Amino acid sequence: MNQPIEPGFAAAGAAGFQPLYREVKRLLTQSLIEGEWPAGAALPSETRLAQRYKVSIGTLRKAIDELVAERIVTRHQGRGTFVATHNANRLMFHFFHIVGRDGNMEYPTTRTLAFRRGKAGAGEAGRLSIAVGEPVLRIRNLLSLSGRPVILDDIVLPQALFGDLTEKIFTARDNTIYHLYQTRYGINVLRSSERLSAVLADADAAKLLQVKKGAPLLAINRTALTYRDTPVELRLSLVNTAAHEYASDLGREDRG
Amino acid sequence: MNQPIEPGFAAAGAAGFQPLYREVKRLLTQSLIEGEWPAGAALPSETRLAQRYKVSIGTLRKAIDELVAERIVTRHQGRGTFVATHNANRLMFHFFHIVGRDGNMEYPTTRTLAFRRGKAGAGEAGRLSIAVGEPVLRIRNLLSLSGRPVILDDIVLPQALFGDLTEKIFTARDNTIYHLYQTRYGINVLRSSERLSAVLADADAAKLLQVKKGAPLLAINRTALTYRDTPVELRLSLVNTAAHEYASDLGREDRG
DNA sequence: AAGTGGTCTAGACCACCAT
DNA sequence: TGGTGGTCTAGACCACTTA
Repeated sequence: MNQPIEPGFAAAGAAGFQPLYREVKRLLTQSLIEGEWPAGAALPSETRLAQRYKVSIGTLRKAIDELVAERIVTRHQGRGTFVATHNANRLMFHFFHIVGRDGNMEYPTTRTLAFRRGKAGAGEAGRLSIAVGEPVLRIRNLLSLSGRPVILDDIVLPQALFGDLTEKIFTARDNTIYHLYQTRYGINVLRSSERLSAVLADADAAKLLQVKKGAPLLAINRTALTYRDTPVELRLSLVNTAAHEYASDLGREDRG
Repeated sequence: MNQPIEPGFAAAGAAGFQPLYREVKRLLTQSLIEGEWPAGAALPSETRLAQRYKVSIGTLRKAIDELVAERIVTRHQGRGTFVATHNANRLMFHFFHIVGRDGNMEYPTTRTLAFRRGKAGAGEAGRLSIAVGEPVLRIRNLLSLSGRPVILDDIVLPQALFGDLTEKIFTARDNTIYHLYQTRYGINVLRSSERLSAVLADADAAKLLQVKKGAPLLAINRTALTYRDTPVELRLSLVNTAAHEYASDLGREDRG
């Protein structure tokens, strides 16, 4: 765990030259994956981490700078560096992209309509990097804003990653879905890749979203990813954009 | 131009504490706005810039780090630091978000259908930060992929920023639209803010995009921004997503 | 008061590029 | 060969938090 690192050629190989701070970042990421510091926990101080990896403070900080940029950890001056936790704020700024046409942001209420077990189809298996036919969980949620249904979510989870997850556990959560993944299953969703298109409401979606059949809906195809871009969740969202829109740049960090 | 800077309190004021590298970044941005280094030009070396602003190399580099992150300048080891230019690559990775459903990326061909002068409506004026009734240019483009029309763009430009722009100049460009803005009018589009929704094709759009009236289309409402988030262009894109999708994360920078 | 992260400095050495 | 950006170091000082 305290193996010395040499600058420059330390991680050289098939991947080519890697600067020392990247190697330090890799080791930090490895410890995060292994759960050495669970969600919300403080990392050792920068001084101690620099000693542990036998690098200077500046190099250690450059490694953490990148983890901060990827929102994997957060720094608090005077307090320390912490493993970022999933909560309502992180959801609203980095994963929930629906805003009112007036610009207002609102936290959605969720109702679970279905919770079923099934097997991965070809497309799902490919996107989840699992084998066709592997067991999956299928969850359907209806999300409301200001009391009105706006989004119909169909979630697909690889059963293998969510050992004991039941409908009861899922609906009994008192925080975001990603917070449940993080705290109960040690699965830390770090970012998502989304593909958007326009579709017409079928009878099913129309009824649930209270629109006419054939009404235009925004379809958001999301793959949620954890460390090293490993996929952990698929989600198809159908959004009634009559009074809401998808915002592409909510999580943008402001710089001077 | 070579005024000395004091650390810490240098830029303190209503905006509160500003670190020295932010003040240096502000001065660099000011020089970029004033055209001291035009598009594609090399900035002075880091050593010289550090002398000019009377800061250490490390502080100067931290300022440039942020400009690089915002894609305002690009660094090339051994060559220097350059003002980022608009070209096909930058368009494809940071502004054109439409990809094939098979994942393929393709550079679109553009046909200009209309080029008219008009006055800003209330909504446009607000989004462009100009007065209602101010003169604007309205440009309609049809974009094709693999020879088939896929996107209908309606662009609104504040006339004041694009002095001599005519349809002839616009259509005679041999590069991207943003490259034309940058090189001919000194307007450097740095990022865009987008709001997406689903709509039904009206007769007009249906004919141009070769879909049935009432077909679902993805509507992308974009505001293009330059330095200090000043709006310089509005663009409404109607996209036929039958064979294409909007990708939310094309320009993502990969980190180790 | 002690410990944390944030800023700033000065300098060394390296890889890369143009000539 | 000389100049450029990229990395790494060592240390000082500051602001902030907690106790």
